[in-house]
This record gives sequence, structure tokens and C-alpha cells, in this order.
Amino acid sequence: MNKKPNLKDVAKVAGVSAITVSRVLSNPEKVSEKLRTKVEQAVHEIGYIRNHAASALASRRSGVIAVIIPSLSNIVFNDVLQGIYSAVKQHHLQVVLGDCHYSPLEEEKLIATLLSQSPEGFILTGTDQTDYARKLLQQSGIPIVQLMELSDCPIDMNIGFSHFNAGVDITNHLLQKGYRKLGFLGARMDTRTQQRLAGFKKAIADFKQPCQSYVVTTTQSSSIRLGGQLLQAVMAESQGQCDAVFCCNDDLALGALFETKRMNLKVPADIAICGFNDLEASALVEPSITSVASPRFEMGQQAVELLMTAAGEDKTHKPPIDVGYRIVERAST
Amino acid sequence: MNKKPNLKDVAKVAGVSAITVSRVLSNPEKVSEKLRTKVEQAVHEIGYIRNHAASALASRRSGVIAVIIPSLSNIVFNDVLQGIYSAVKQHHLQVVLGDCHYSPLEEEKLIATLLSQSPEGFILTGTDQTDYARKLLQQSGIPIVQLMELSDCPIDMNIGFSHFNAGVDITNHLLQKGYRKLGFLGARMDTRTQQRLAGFKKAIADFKQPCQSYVVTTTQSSSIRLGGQLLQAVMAESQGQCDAVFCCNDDLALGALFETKRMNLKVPADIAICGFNDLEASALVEPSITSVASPRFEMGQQAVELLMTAAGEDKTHKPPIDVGYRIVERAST
DNA sequence: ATGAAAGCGCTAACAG
DNA sequence: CTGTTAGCGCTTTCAT
Repeated sequence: MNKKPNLKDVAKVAGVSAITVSRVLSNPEKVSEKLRTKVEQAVHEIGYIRNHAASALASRRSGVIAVIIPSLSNIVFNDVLQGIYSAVKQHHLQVVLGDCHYSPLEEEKLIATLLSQSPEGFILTGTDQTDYARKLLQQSGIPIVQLMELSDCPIDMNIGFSHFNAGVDITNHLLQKGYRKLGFLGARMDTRTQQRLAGFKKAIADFKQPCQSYVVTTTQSSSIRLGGQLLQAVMAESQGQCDAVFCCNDDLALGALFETKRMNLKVPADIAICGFNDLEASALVEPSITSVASPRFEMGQQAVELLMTAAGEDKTHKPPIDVGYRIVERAST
Repeated sequence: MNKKPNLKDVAKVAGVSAITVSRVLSNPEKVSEKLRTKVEQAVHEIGYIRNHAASALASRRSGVIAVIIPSLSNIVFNDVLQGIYSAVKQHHLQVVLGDCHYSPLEEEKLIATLLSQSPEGFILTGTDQTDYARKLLQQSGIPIVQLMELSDCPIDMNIGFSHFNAGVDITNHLLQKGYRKLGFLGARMDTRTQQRLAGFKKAIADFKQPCQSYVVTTTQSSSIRLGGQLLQAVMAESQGQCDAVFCCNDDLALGALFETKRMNLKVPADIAICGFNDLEASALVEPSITSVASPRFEMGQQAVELLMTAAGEDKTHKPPIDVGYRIVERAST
């Protein structure tokens, strides 16, 4: 195996200097058409591929952005990722991705690792970073976006929506529909889920008429199966009184719905169900499930755009961007 | 903003030479405990992060592996990715990930881009690469794994299972259950889906008794909603005769199942449904859906292990690894 | 166990 | 428009 061709090899074949080849690759318009064609042929002929490490070192531009999500298996972050990848393609950037498994400590390590790639921007999920992580991020001097939720003290830029308000609204929706014995089914209990729960409690506390609430949570990760188990649990705790459940996401809601069939409960007559995130399945099951929709793909895209526009500028702290949410009312409530 | 600290800065603070700091970071055991502690403190104090580009350039080891999947939105590849990420963590590697949207041409471009990172290994999905892509890959000299399906002429290493055989088996399962008017619902129609369809046709052709088949396919991407539409289509084409459908994946199968409720068809009495991939929902809907399971997470892990063990060795072409599949029989058939 | 010198492959800055 | 020179920050190699 011959070693990989480098710029000089291409230059030799094309009969030009190395820097000209470099220009053809980065700024083709700065090279005469004649030389450019010669170089392009040479590149293709010997299958030259530019050495990113050398290029990044010399130019101080890595062409990379770093992204950390809490979970690869949660389809919610998938939507965000797709938005990120679609935007990144326009800008000819690469993504280096980390999955921190909802752990701030893992996230801290990942941040250090990913920063070593000299990313030109950093996208984080949520606002729950360790102090040392914040220090590293800050001192890196690159633009940073925190995604998904709104923060009072963002590291840099912030785009998301209020999970607390969404929790309030969806709970009020149930109360307005006449349900009075409300259950909350929560899994994982990350910060966003906690905010949804806080919204649930707030709505109940503020409600002018007597009503009952039952909160069942677990730190296990969400799954459809778990939704069924939590429904069992809330029915046990409420001695069968619970007449509506707010599930902290649609996986749980689907599981709860499937479980009602086994328990011979009618939805929404015996019990109402609502979820969160508005997954495709929620609209298509029978009965369809009320949920909370948010523009995840667009959030991902916009995060990249924010990074790119912020790249040169001074750090004028922009205010958080609230992308909002929408309650999608369906047959289950 | 002061510029980022480099090795020399750390060295100065710790009162040692740059190379010693480098050793502490890469081969701590080669440095005396006294100096090591000093250096570690200095690193933490000034928040030093090693410049990956420089490190990669000097050492000729990028610590990166490249991965291309056909779709970020398909949960199937998510499982594989999780396997990859979990294995990669053990080896202290970074992943650069590309989504080629099922397009060999996009894949070719991605391969060129990702190769510029000098990855130490490359994981590809499927066997449908362009000639130029294969050339680039081959000449890069790095170990390569093709995932998901088995290939007659792999570029290098290969791990997957036979989608053709799985298609044959699941079709025979339906035939054995007494169904004789079989429909195939296919979306996307990538190479693996086509192999499943080929298996379906083979099983029908080989069956000793009279039976009927209806094939409905589209190049649209899969979704639950589409499953409902395709079920409508196959019922129209078969004039209501179709008594079993093999859906090329579980999304379609779920959509088909939900549609049967709207059409007032009983499953499996009026019509049997089976899917592919064995998603969690398939086990939990009512009735539960027969599907084909495969060890996706493990495939991802094993792909990384293969790359790592192959790293040093000569290219002794290993035979493809068949991870097999399993038909999970459930209530829907 | 530690250090000095050289150079990885590329591009910025300057020169022509 | 094209080329020359220097150096990005690190690790390799060789010396002590």
C-alpha cells in the first residue's frame, strides 16, 4: 500500500505548486480556469482527499460543530438531530455527536472530548451542565446553543419552549374537560419532565374547584411498556378513582392507552389520556391521543443557523428564543 | 479573550517540557508520579484541552471512526448507532456520522468528506456503493465494515443477515397458518426491502398449493400512516380477497393494523399482519404483531470491534458474519 | 524518566 | 493569478 497522496503529489501531477492545489480546493474562483481544470483532474485521478487535521491546524477552522443529546434512543432528539444535519449540510460542516445518557457528568466528559476537536460551535440539550463544563465551554470562546428548554441564565444562546407552561396548559385542558381526579405519569424525570410536573401541580393548585391529583414517577427510562405499568400504579394509588392521566411523553401515553384495553377501561369515557411530543403514532391509534407538539426539526436547524451567524460577532447576549408549543386536542380527552 | 492554552502553556505552569505534558495525556505510566500530578493539576487549572487536529496530524491517528447510515429518522438505525456508540466509548474513539438518505450518490460524497477526517475505520450500511466510492474506500487502506445485509463481494468486512431468507421464512409462516391470498406491502424499496420482497415471491413460487399474491409498493418513505394507505391499496387490488399481509417493516404493519380497525376487519381472523424489525410497539398493540427480530445493537457493537481488531492486521479477507434473525410469532398471525 | 529537535500536511501572509 | 516561506500544536525519534 502506497501511502496516501498529499497536496504535493497532486501538485506534481498537475504541474503546479501545492498552494495552488489548496486554492482549487478551498477558493476555486481565485485560480485560473486552465490550472483549475488541470488540478481537478489530478485530484480525481489519484483520488486525493485533503487531510482534515492538517487543514484544520493550519487554518484554525475545523469545520466541525459539536452536539450533545441526552439519548440516542429517544425519537424526540432524532427530530432535532435531523434538523441539525440538514442545516449543517448547507454550511459544509461536520457534526461530532455525543450521547450523554441524561448524565451531567458524562456530559462534562463529552464536552471536554468534543472541545478537543476545536468545534466552531456547540449545541447542548437542556440547561443542566456542571460548573466545570460551563467553565470549559465559556473559555472556549465559541458560540453555544442550549436547546429544548428556556433558561434564565443561558451559557450563550438559547432556543426552546417552556415545559412548565405546557404542563400547566395541558392540565387545564383536562380540568376544563371536566376531569377532576388527575394522574401524572412520569419517567426518567429529567429537568424537562420535572418542569412539566411542576406545571401540572401549579394548574391543580390554582384551580378554583375541588380536585384530586396522583403523581406516579420513576427514574427508569420511558418506554411503551412502562406506560402500562405506570397506569396500573396510578389506578392502584387512586383506588380506581383516577379519571385522567397526563403522561410526560407519548411513549408512556401509548402504553397507558394499550393498557386501558386490557383493563377494560373506555377512553375517554372512563379515563382520559394525554401525552407529550406528538409522535406520529399518537395521531393514528384508536382513540387518537391528545398531545403537545413542538417544532423540533426547526429547533435543530435554527440552532445551527444561530451558531453560524454568531460565529464572527461579539458575544452580545441574545435573548432566549421561544419557539412555543401547541396542544393538539384529540379523541382521548 | 486570551487564545486557547496549548501544551507549552501547561508545560510552563507545571515547570516541565511540552513533551512531558504530552506523555501525561497519552501515556501517563511513562511519567514519574511527581511530575504527573503537577502536570495534571496544571491541566485542570488552566482548563487545557488538547488540540485534536495537531495531535492527529503528528501522530497519524485521528481517533475517529466514520459511520454512514441511510436515515436518521428510521429507528432501526438508531439501535445500530447505539451499539456503535457504546463500543466506541470503550475504545476512546469519536464517531463522525453521515446520513445519506438512502442515496448512493449522497453516500459517495459523504464518504469523500468523511475520509478527509482520516478515520481509523469506516462503517457503512448495506452494499449499494458507487464504484468511485469503493475505489476511495479501498485506497484509503482502513478497515471497513458493511452492515445489515450480507454481501457476495464485500469491500472488506461484512456483518448482517439474509433479508431474502427472512422474507422466505415469514411468508412460509403465513402459508403454514393457512393463509393463501398474501399481500406484500413495501415502502422505500431499498435493497434490503427488495430482498425481503424477493423472498416473499420465492416462497410463493415454491409453495405446492395454489395461492395468490398481491404486491403493493411505493418509493415513499415508510410511516405508520403509509401502512394504512397501503393496506387500503392491497385490499382494493385484491378486491377484498387478501387475507394476510407481509409488511416490509413494523411501521407499515402498525399502520395496517390501525387501519383494519377503521375497516372493521378482525385480525387475525379476517386478515393476518406481520411486520419486520420487531419494534417495541409491535409487542404491545392489540393484537400483538408477528415480526422479524435481529440483533441490531449487537451488530453495531460488533462492527466497531471488528474494525479495532482489524486495525493492525493484514487484510486477510474475513468471511461475512451472519448474525441471523428470529421470527417472533404473535397474535396477529 | 525526561528533554531537544524535527516534521506531520496544510494554509496564512506576503511577494512577485 | 501564482509561488515562497513560515508555522499551526502536537508527537516522533533520538539523545541523555
